[in-house]
Amino acid sequence: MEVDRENISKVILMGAPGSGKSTFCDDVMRTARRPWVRICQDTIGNGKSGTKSQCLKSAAEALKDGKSVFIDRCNLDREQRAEFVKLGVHQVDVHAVVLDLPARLCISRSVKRTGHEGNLQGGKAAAVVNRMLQKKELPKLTEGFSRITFCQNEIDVQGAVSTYSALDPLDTLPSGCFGQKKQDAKIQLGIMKFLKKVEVPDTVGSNGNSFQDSVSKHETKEKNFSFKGPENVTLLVGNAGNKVTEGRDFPKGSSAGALSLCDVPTLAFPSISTADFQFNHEKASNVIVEKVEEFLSNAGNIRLVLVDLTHGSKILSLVRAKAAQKNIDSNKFFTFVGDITQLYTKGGLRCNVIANAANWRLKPGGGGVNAAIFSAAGPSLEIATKEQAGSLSPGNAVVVPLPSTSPLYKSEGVTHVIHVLGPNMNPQRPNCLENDYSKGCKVLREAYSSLFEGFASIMKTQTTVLEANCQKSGSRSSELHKDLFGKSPTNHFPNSDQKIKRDSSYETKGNKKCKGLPDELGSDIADAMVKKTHPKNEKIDCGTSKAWGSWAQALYHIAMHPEEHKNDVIEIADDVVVLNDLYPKAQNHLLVLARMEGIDHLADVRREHLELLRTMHAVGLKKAEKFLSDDKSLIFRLGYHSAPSMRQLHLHVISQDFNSKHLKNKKHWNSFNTDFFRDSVDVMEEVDKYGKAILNNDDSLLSMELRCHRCRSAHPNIPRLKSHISNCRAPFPATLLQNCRLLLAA
DNA sequence: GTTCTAGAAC
DNA sequence: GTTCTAGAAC
Repeated sequence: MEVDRENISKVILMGAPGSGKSTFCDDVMRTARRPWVRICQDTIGNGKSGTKSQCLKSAAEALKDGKSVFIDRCNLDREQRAEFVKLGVHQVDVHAVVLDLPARLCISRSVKRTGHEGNLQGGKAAAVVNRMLQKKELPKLTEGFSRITFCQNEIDVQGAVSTYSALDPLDTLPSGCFGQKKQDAKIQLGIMKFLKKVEVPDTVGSNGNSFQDSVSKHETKEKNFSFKGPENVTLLVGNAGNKVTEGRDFPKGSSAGALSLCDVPTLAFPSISTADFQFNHEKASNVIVEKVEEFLSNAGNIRLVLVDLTHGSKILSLVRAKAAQKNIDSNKFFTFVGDITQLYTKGGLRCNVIANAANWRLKPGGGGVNAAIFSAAGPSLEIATKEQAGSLSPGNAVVVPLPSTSPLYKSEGVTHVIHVLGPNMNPQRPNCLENDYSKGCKVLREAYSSLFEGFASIMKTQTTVLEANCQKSGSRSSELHKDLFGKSPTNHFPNSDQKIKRDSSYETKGNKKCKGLPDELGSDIADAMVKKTHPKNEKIDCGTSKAWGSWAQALYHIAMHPEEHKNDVIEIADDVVVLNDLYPKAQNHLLVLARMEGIDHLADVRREHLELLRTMHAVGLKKAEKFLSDDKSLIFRLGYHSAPSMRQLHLHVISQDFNSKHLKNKKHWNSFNTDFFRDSVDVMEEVDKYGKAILNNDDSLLSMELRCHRCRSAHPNIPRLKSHISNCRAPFPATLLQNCRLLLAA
C-alpha cells in the first residue's frame, strides 16, 4: 500500500465578489501544513487584475511543482470553471469550496472594500454581485470534482478553513458533497429595477431568475435605504435617503384581520405583464380597469383586489385613478399594497383566490410574483399545477386548487391559485410581441378575461362551502369596505349568506377562451380553460383537416410507394419504411414511417393504431441499438413531433449529439428539445390509456429560448448553443433518464 | 421541411 | 462591417 505519496489538491473556490474567497485562502495558508499557492485573478497581472489564461498557466505551473492550489476567482458558472477542473488531472484531488453567502453580505463587503463613498458605488457593487449571481450554477460532482464543500455562513466557512489548514501533505479528504446546498438562487428582478431607479449606469439585463434567500427582511441598520422587492426582500443600497416602508392603499385602521372567509369571495391579482414582461403601464391600466368593469357588471358579490408590493406603484395609481373615473364600486374593486403571499397574515386582507403572473412553463423561478407564490405555497403547488397543466400560452389562465397541506392554504386561507400568462414585450423573454400593442392589448384582455372567468368558475363550485361556513360564523367587517377611491361606502354587506347565494347565479358571458371549442366544453369554463391551456389533458381540436403543402408530401409518397424511392429508403416492411432523414439534425437521424393511409400525424393516432406504434417503436429501437453497437458513446431518443411539417406519421430516431450542419434554427432545436417532442414510450402509454396522444403543439414551444438539453443552460443563438452542446457532458435531466426515454449503450 | 433574403442584432 | 434570425415562397 502506498503510504508516503504526497497529495496535491486543486481547490476551486466559488463565490461572488465579497463572499470571502481571498480571506479563505489567506486563513488557510497562514497555518497550512502543506504548500499552497493561491491563484488570484484579481492580482495575477503584477498585482493587478489579470486574465483567465494567466490563471490557468500559473495554476498548471504550481501543480507541476507539486503544490496544492487555490483558484481564487468567482468561478460561478460551470463553463467558467471547466478549464480549471480539467487542469493537471493526474493524481490531483479536485475540490470545490462554494462560498454561497447571502448576497447582502457580499454586497456590503464589496462596497466597503472599494472604499468609495456614496450610493452610486453601492449600487454598482450590488449590480456586479447580482450580475455574477445571475450566472451562478452550483457545482456538481459530475463536473469532475471529487469533493464539494458548500458554505452558507461564516460558521461553515470557518469549518472549511480548519479542514484545509489541517491537511498535511499525506492527507486526503474524503470525497463527496459536504455542507448544505441551497437551491440555485439567482437574481431578483426587483433589485435591478431598483438599481435603475437610483441611476446606476451599468445595470444588468435581468433574466428574471429569483434571488429568494438573499436578504433578510428587516435588516436596515447599515444603510438608510431599503427597497422592498416583489419577494419581500429588502435590499440595502446606498444612502438615497427615503426609507420605504410596508404599507397599503387600503383602509387605514381597518380591522381586516377579523374578516372571515365568508365575508366576500375575493380574488387578489398582480398586474399582469407590467413587470418583467415590460408591458406599458398606461395601456395595461386601461385594460385592467376595462376588464374589471366588464367582469363586475356581471358578477354578484365578489371582490377583486389589484395587489402590488411597492408603495407608490405606478400601475396601482393609474388603475386607481381610472377606476375612480369610471365610478367602479370600490367595495368590489380596490388596490392593495402588500405581498400577495401574505395578504392575510401581514395585511389582514382575506383572499381565497390569488392570481399568479406565471411563466409559460408553469414552473417556479423567474422573478417577482411567480417565484414568491411558488415559494410561499411550497412544493405542493408545483405538483398540483402539473396535474392541471403542463404549459400555458399567452392570454390564458389555469385554475389550480391549492392542496390543504400548502402553507398558503393553512396560514393565508388561499384555496386556489390561478396562473395567468400575459403578453410579453420584453425582447429577452420568449414570445416577445415587439411593441405590437394592438396584439399585446388583445392578449392582455384575454389574460384578464381568463383570470376572472377562472375565478368565477371557482366561486360557482365553492358557493355551497361558503354558505355552510357563513352559517357558522357571524363575523363581519364593514371596515374593510371603506371607499378607496374617494367615495362613500355604499354597501356594507349586511348579510353575506344572501350575497353568496346571489353569487351562485353568476354567469359568464361568452367565453373567449372557448371559441372554437366543441360545445360540450363551452359550458364549463374551468374545464374548458384547463383543456385549452392544457395540452396535457387532451387535444381539443381533432386537427385532421390540416392542409399539407406540396412540399410536405414527400414522406407520404415514400410511405405509399417505397419501391419508387429505393435510393432513399433503408428498409421496407409491411407496416413501416425506414429511411435516413434527408436533413439529419444529428449524427444519426432516421425516420420510421408508417405505411398506413390516413394517419398524417400524431393527432390522427387512436387506440386502434397502438400496434402500429409499437411496431414503429420496435423498428426504431432496433436501428438505434445497431448504431449503439457501433458507437457506444451515442445516446438516442425516439419520438414524434407534436405538429410535424411533413405529412405521414413518422417516428424520429435521433442521436442526442445534435451535431449536424442541418440544425440551423430555433425551430429545429426546440422541435427535438421541448415538450413539442413526444417520446415514443409516452405516446404509446397515452394511446393505450386515453386512446390518443397528448400533443404540445403550441407555437411558443418552438420559439422558446435555446436551452442545452443536458444541463439546461440557456444560449443566445444557435451557433453559441451548438458550441456549448459540443462540450457539455452534464447528465441529462431526470425526466429524460426515466421510463427509457433515452437509449444508451448497454 | 428548405432556401432565400431583408433587416435586426451585434 | 458581419452574424443571425425570421418570414415568405416553394
